[in-house]
Amino acid sequence: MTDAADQGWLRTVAHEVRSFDRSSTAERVAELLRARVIEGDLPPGTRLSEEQLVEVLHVSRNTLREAFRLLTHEGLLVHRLHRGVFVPELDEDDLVDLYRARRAIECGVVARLEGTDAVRLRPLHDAVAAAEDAARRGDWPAVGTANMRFHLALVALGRSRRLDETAARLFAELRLLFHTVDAPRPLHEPYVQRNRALLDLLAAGETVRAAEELDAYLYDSETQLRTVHRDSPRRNP
Amino acid sequence: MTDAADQGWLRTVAHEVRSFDRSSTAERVAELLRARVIEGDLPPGTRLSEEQLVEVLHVSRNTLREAFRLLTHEGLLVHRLHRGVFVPELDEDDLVDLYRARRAIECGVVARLEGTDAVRLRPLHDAVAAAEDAARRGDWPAVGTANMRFHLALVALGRSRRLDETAARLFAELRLLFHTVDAPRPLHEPYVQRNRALLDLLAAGETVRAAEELDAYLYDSETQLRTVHRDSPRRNP
DNA sequence: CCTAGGGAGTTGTTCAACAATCCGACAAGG
DNA sequence: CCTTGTCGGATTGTTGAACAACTCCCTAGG
Repeated sequence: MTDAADQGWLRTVAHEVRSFDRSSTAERVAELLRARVIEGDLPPGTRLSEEQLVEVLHVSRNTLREAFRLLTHEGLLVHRLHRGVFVPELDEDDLVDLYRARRAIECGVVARLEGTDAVRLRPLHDAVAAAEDAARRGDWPAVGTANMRFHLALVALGRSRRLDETAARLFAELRLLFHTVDAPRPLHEPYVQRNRALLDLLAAGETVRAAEELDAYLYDSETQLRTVHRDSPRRNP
Repeated sequence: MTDAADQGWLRTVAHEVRSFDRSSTAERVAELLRARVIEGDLPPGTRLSEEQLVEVLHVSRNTLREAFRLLTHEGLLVHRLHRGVFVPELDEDDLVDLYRARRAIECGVVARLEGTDAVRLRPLHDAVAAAEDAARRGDWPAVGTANMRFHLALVALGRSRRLDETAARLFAELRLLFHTVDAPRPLHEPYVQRNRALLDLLAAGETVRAAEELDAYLYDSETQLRTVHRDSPRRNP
């Protein structure tokens, strides 16, 4: 039985190998740019010059454009014909659209959840703990990141890879909106407690009440973000 | 100078002809391939050779690859590094994944629906009517298409562009699964009535009951598809 | 002040060549 | 017979260059 001809083993290795070589140049460039956009280094409305980036990144124009396309499909860049690619400027309509989508998905997952054992709730627990820790340190951007991780973990309870990917895309876009406001604290602080409360409800198996609380949660969050975003001073007026 | 031996001339005309409609070349190529994949002309596992398609379609490799990328994003093709693009072969895990995703989204939308006026239900009505019509004609593939349109319209009630796109992608993948079975009738016929019933519930404003019915609906559909798919003879064993 | 047009600069598209990688075949060894 | 190693053909990944097409700004003329 030293012959390791078991079943699940190969699967794991195969997956590891596959994700290891998954690094075409275009994808690596895309990852670089994605981080810059998500971190907010590039303010919305910025044009990404092909010429400039080709010079800096040492890749060909075709490859760079391939990376652009990848990010465009993810909604992290917008493509305007003959004008180039830009960091999108999301408006209130986009905000509403995004919240409708996440409300349907998140509430949909939570509402018909069967079985909330401690193991599967573990990622949620970690995310809440990270948020609380960051809040104590006063690192509000980190709180925002941890809160997003919480909601990603929430969607992950639905155990669908495709749903996870969709949620990741939505949250990436949402992050663009967060960057347009100057004061991150009131945007993230109140939701740390609420995430904790949500987690407690789930741990108690009260999925219906959790879904209701989540619904109210998202409503409050959306409303707040709308007012803040409306009043926020545009960086490039 | 009447002798048109110039170079750029033909090029220009060709370009004009190609871009007569406002879509880019890549999008038109993508549409061509999409139809082939959706219609099931290309069985799962087929590799789409760049060389071959460049020859046939008279487009550059870059353009073709852009089309590939569009379809990959839609889930209609899979891209394997250094191996090319393939029509995906979905297995039972994918089926489960897809149904988990659509269950969360569709039920999520229906459950927290506010206001079901007749105008917004119109697309649902049309889809059901089309399905019933196709059923009368015995055109079962058309019934399947109409049923999908119904569910897309259902998601559209959530009034989120991003949610619509996600649903479209999921249903496109689902269609690939339908093609692996030989007898389309029992797969689509029972659901025409159930869609009608679902629509009636929505028209009556009974969103909660509609969500429950939809949940059961999807459970039955998934179960049936799983057994059928398990028993279906592989085309390329 | 307003409009037409011209030019500079940028993106859109294609092509050909080279590098990196995969696949099947075939041979050597247990 | 089965496994392992290696080779060569075929395919994809990436690059750089070339030219077409478009946008934007600036200027001349009204």
